[in-house]
Amino acid sequence: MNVRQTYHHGDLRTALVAEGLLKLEQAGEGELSLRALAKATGVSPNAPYRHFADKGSLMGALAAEGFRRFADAVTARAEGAGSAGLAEAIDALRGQARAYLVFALANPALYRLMFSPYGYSLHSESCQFEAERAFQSLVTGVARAQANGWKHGQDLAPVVLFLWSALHGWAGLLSDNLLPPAVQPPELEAWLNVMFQESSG
Amino acid sequence: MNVRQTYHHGDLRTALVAEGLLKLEQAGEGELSLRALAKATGVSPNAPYRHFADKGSLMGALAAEGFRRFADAVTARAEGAGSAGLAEAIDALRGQARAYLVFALANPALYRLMFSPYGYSLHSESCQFEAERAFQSLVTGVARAQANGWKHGQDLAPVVLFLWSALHGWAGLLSDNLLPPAVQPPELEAWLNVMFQESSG
DNA sequence: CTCCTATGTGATCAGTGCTTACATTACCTT
DNA sequence: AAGGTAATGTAAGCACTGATCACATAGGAG
Repeated sequence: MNVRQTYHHGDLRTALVAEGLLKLEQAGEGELSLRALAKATGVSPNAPYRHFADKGSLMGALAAEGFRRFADAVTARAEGAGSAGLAEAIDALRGQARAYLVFALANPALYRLMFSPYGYSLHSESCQFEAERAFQSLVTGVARAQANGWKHGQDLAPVVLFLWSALHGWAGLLSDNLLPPAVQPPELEAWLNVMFQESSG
Repeated sequence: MNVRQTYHHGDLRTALVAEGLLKLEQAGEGELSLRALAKATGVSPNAPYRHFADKGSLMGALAAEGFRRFADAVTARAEGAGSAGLAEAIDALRGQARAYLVFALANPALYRLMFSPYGYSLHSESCQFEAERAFQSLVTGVARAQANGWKHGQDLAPVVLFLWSALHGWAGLLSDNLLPPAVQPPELEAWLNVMFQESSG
């Protein structure tokens, strides 16, 4: 919203992305408009078109930045783990799952943008790359846990995708406020227990 | 798109909902427009406003119909099951899960509409009622399985919500085409196995 | 038959993404 | 340093959207 003296902005592209990430989470939720974004960066309604082919392309850039942070968050948790044993492997995996959900719930609008027809599928191979990175991190985590006996005897792929489904679903249900009003959402750890705790307790 | 002779339509409200459900799945995906819907039912651009307060209200009606069918599908599977034993209880629950996913993948756009800020949270307590019905059906299914030893020793609520998360997440990942291109989605039954098959195989 | 009200129409508004034509200026070559 | 060119910004305007207003029609209660 800052007024600018020079005719040229200087670094409009980054300004748009920054402002976009900001506006995304605060306020609206209700669709981020290109014009509003332009006005917020103090520039004419269609200046953005000099830096992005269309709105989807801008959204793709936002999503790409989201995926970058997301992949960082999920991957960071996986680093430390050696291949010590079942408990350690599951702890590491559980840490990744926790990081996933914490990220999603801390940035609900961004997360929604990332996992929408925008961002991922269509535009920006940067999205694809970072998403792949996060995904592979999960794969390694699951593989290690499985090598230590967890969910033994099942194919790797279904287990990974099941875990991912659960995370993605829970993130969506919570951040989109989809639970029936009467239902009290369980604690994160209680929810994780269902995934990682062996059946009889 | 049928041309109408009479000034009054007759039953515009139902026609709009019917046409809406149709148009939702076919073609676009890209946001169903009120005006297009009006034109499709052969009526002036804002005739719909005589029957719905705003667009969200119409979407809410579509979602409500969706939830009705959805709840039917999920509930139907639960009926037959007596309280015979673990295997039967899990089979029944697994049937419900299967019905959930089959519905979601058969009506991706409708499912997306149902679980979006439209429909559920905001408008139409009919949505809430039907959603609650489906949810309760899951609760009973899980409770029965748990009474027979499945996921024994864990609180009911987290288990139900975990199951729901997994279903919701998988439905979303598949119907929104969110899997990395390289990843081959597993068969439905293989995916279900991760949820319902005890660990060592 | 008469009127009232439910329903449908037409005109218009503000807001959106996007395109085409034009203005300004940063920078690279000479 | 001068000049030309491409990058960047502006202005006007298109087609579309949801929404509101005043008005037209007609179906049914009295």
